[in-house]
Amino acid sequence: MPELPEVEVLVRHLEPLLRGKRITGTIVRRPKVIAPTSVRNLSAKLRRARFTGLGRRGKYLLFGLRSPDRTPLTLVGHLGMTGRMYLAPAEARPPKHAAVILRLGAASLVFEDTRYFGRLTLSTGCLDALGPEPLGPLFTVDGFAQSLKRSRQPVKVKLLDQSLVAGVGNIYACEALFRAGIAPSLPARRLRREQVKRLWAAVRTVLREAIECGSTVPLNFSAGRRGDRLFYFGRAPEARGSYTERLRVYGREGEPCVKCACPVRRVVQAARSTFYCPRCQATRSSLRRTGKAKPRAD
DNA sequence: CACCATGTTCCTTG
DNA sequence: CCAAGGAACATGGT
Repeated sequence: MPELPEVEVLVRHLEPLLRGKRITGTIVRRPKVIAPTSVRNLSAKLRRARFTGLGRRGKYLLFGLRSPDRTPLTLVGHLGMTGRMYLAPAEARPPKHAAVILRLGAASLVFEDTRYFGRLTLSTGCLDALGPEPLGPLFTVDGFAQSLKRSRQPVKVKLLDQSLVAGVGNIYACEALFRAGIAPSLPARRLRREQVKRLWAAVRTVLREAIECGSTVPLNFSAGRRGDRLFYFGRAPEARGSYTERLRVYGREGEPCVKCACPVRRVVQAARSTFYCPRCQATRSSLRRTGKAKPRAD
């Protein structure tokens, strides 16, 4: 469930549930996900600590805590590809892929992660290399332009670089480029100023809309398997305005583009699928090749 | 068996 | 130093 909007919605969901709660025990079932923190150190530091607040940085969850001696500490979470976090009754049987469980008296905070790519650790070093928050004041058109100018990499690949801007993943990178009408293969340094500005705005709009959607649709944060299409921002196929329906290009290979009806293409860049409309997101050279007029981006 | 998957990091090769 | 590609991590869905 892991790009910025999903994490943001999860943080907002968990914040009022956790604030003020005291950790009464820590159960680590997969030591890998707390690395480089040791099981012993995690248990010791978290013992009887209280949650003071929650935050987010890129795709990372930040759990603010205060230990009994009033020392503040931050627990950092990352959902990887398949991570979930939710509250469950303390007596509930842990799910098959429970990685870490924090006991909170009558409830437990469960960190479940099928593929175990996620993290829940006291080590905050992973935050150091992150670029600006796309929805914060430090993400500026000028700064964005400068970062892009220094790279020959395809712009789609650059958008996934968390040091350029934090929190954009594969889905929203595709969506932002589509919205801005920019070819994903275009080398980052080749974007014209006007395109940089459109992309900057598109990144923000796409993320804001997704957060809005995730905050509006009823979500089930705990259900995992079949029957739970709601977890991932409401995938109920029949639900209007649902998550997948809102995505304009991602996962739509072969389907008609929502703007021009031209079939959406899938290509692989940096080992990830990129979806785009070859007409709405044409490069200048492809326009020359096909002799088509450049369609207007919105 | 094949392929695909919302992420990050490391390694090799050029 | 940089870019690109691949693999690894580990599991499940189709």
